Amino acid sequence: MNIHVPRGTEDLLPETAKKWQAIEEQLIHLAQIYHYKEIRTPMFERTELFQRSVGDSTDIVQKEMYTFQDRGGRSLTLRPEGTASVARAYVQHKIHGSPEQPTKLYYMGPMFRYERPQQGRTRQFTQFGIEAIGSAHPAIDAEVMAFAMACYQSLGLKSLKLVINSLGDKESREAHRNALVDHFTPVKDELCQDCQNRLEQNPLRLLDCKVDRDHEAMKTAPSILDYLNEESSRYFEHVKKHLDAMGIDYVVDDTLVRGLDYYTHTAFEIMSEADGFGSITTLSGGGRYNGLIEELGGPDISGIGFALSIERLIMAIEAEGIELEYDETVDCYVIAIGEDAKYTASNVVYQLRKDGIKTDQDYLDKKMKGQFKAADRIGAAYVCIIGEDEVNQGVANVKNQQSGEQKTVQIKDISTEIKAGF
RNA sequence: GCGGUCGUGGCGAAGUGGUUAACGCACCGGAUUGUGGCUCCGGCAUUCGUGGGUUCGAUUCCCACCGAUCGCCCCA
Repeated sequence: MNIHVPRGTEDLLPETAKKWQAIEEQLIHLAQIYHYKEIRTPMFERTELFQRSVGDSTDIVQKEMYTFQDRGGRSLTLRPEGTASVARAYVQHKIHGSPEQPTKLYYMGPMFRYERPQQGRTRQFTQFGIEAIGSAHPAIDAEVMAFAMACYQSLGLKSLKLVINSLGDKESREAHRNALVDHFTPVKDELCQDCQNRLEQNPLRLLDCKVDRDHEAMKTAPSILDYLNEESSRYFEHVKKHLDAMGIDYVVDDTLVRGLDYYTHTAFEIMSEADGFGSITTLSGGGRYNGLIEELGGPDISGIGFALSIERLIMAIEAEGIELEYDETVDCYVIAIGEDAKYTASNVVYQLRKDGIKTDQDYLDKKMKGQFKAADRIGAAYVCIIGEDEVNQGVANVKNQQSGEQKTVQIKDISTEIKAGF
């Protein structure tokens, strides 16, 4: 039996990979414009890193992690998300001591979650994200959201929705949590099993429930926004004012609850409103994590970040019918007729490439017609024909495929002629 | 983890309990001995996801497994 890719993973064949290249290039370019620098961390970490940062009660930790023991008996986990690793690296290398603050980082790479695959959800997926660590200024919250939106807009996407919420600080969250428990406990028996568990473990997640969304208690549930203390409330207001100042549209959704425990204050998601999406419309998400660095043994330093899925970004691009531009043309295809010419062709191909000209030739012993077809297929701008006569005279026929014009030139001059163009 | 649908050449897609599994695209060869894109002619699945069962006989019926896909859950 043939071996296939593992469930939930995929090969990116050249036709698809070129899209990725174009997108990656654009995202990195954007990161430079916003002045974020790249960080690369390992693809697996000590398991407790995720338990402590992402949170034990989350779905990710409870049922989605790729955890294994290495030969030394250590428990390791393929990273399910990027923030924990970046925060760990920040603490480990004491980056808070760097004079350049806040620390603005971006990363890109595969993440792993053991889930049932469906459209827009695979077990290995790719995130591009940024983290701004060391500032608790609302302007940087707005910057991160502006950046997130720019990732899509710069690629031409339009059907986007930025949804924001505030989860408040620890005190506000605690107050809201108590209010939720008080609110839902009287009707506990009417809720779905998941929600009954959530009431115990993480009442905030009740608001996310799709099953009980029509329940009366859900509609009258206390909003986090009513429980923000003065400082949290003011912070949220300032974040919104910065967004307004940049002219960025957003909607406040007080039921937006993110799936990771470390979020405080600002939380946001970007959704696609394009047709052609299934049940999954979330393109990216992020938020502030003011206790995370300290939780991982660092100083009390706050941070904010976001991550997008490149797979979903591509879905959105396709849903909106956007054509990306690629440069995959070949400048010259060298055609050789006869065995002697083949040697000359090898030499010519090698020289052209040395001169920076994108060049290829036939390796299937095709006849001339077949070689011309191959040149057409790859869209070669020029074709260089070498036969017995040319070999004897030290020349080659260079032909412009578009115009049909053809010149006989000295072999050493081929590069110059092609670069000059005719 | 649960439920629905699906699985035929490189791709798309017919089809049937029985000696040679349509067709289209792509590809290869020729017509056209050193100049392509058009046209015409020809070639191209010891085999119908994998394994097992029913049967004289299965790609077609049954079961299991694998995979895909959509939805639930949840998220990027």
